[in-house]
Amino acid sequence: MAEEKKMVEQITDMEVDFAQWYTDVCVRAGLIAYSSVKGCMIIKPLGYAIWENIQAELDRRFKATGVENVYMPMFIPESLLQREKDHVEGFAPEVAWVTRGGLEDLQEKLCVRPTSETLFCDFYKDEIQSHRDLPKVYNQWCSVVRWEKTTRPFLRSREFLWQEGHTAHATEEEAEERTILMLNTYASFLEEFLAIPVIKGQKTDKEKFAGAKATYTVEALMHDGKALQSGTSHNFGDGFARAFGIQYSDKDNKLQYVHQTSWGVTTRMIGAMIMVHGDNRGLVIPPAAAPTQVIIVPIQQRKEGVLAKAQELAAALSGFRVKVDDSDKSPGWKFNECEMRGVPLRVEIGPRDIEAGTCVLVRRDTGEKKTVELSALVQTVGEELAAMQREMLERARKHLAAHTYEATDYETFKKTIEEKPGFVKAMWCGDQACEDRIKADVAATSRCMPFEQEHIADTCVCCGKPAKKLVYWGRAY
RNA sequence: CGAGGCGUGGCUCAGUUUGGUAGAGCGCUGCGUUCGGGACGCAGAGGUCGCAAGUUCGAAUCUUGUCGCCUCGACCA
Repeated sequence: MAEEKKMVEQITDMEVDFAQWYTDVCVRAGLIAYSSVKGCMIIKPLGYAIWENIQAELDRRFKATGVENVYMPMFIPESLLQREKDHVEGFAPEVAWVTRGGLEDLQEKLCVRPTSETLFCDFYKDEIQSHRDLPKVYNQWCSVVRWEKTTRPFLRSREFLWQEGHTAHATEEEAEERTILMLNTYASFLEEFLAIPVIKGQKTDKEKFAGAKATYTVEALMHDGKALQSGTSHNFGDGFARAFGIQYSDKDNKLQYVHQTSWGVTTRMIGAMIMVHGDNRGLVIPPAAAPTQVIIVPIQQRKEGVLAKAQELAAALSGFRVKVDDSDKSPGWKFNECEMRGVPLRVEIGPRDIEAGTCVLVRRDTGEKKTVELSALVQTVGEELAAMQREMLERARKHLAAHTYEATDYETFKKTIEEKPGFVKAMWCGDQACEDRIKADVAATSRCMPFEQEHIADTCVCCGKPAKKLVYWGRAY
């Protein structure tokens, strides 16, 4: 047991200090390094490879729904940002500005994009003339800057990577349809690829995006019971179109305003993946997202035939993302390292195995070790990866269910929020005053009004007035 | 922006109270022995002690200022 302890001493136990555990995993697993600018992290090869996998899969899913990629400039003139009132008020406090170019002060300062609605709108106003130009279903992969005061790797950095989709449609219905379609795309991606179950719903007016008519969200629950907004999809109605003058001639040659949407997910999803699946040995990456799915650790690798056998297994497993760790570290070191880095499956192959025609297969999520006939390895690896992907989602679903509570009176509500980390379902009257009071009392926010509505009481949990909606409440990152 | 903590080789820190010219462990480089849960030996490399002024014969240590980072709150993907 003393040895057991030594192996993981480099990361703090999550039960001791979850925030410190999270930071330790980010750094020790080699996902990121801190840079010399606060809140701007260096995404290292493992972290970036995960992002590339996320990006490739999402991009594929987007394109299947007709999305086209574009790239917009990273600078927004001040006058353009000012165009939509709610939008600029929402973002002004966290915008970074460029005021000099070379040796000269700029005539008009340029904002480093915190999001690109205004750029897309400015572009669309000229690009869209006729109903034949619609819909526009554009997306861009880029980084944005928001000058946050408190920063954390992946969860809240001053610069982060994301995709932002911006669409323009002829009708309100079509815009709403696209908004929901993208939210569903996020939800199924999170569940199927990252094994993260989510609650789909609508944000309250208080929590919705600056300038939006409606904001929809996917909310996930972290291992410590805190909520994380993991993706949002907004219906702008024609608000931006009116502010920017984006009009088209319909079939009757009448000028109409377009209806717009925007939707985005960020590198924050990597943070969610860490906090949903990680354990005290480090990162656990769902097989679908794992840059390396199988790592082969040769034992006594300098012995005749061992490395060759390891290479042979790697070749046989080439249908998966496989690597041989032939570094001159000790096996124990390699075991701990690949567990820290979250590699889903480990194959151990040494003289004893070669003699017996077997190898040892170890699953990262359960720690389960089994001896496998070499002839059955390829099939078993495929089965274990699939099982792991499935079971990780199941476990996360159970965790979500086990940490979702209900409350119908305010005392119980407050007590539950204070004492039981997780979501609390409770009825709400629709009045922002109750949201404000709840936030002041127990530091919880409305996470969303779920699409799957239930009626668990007639009155608002906070004020006792007639209830309009069931809301998921919780403390959030 | 409020509260707390911290700045000394790549990392974690000791040394600061009582000023005397910089240390440990890990990591790194080379060679050799090892290898089934973070191996070991030998030989090495690596530091303007965050920065700036001041006090002093002398400052990592005292004074003042300043910058940065971490954690927790208020605000946000």
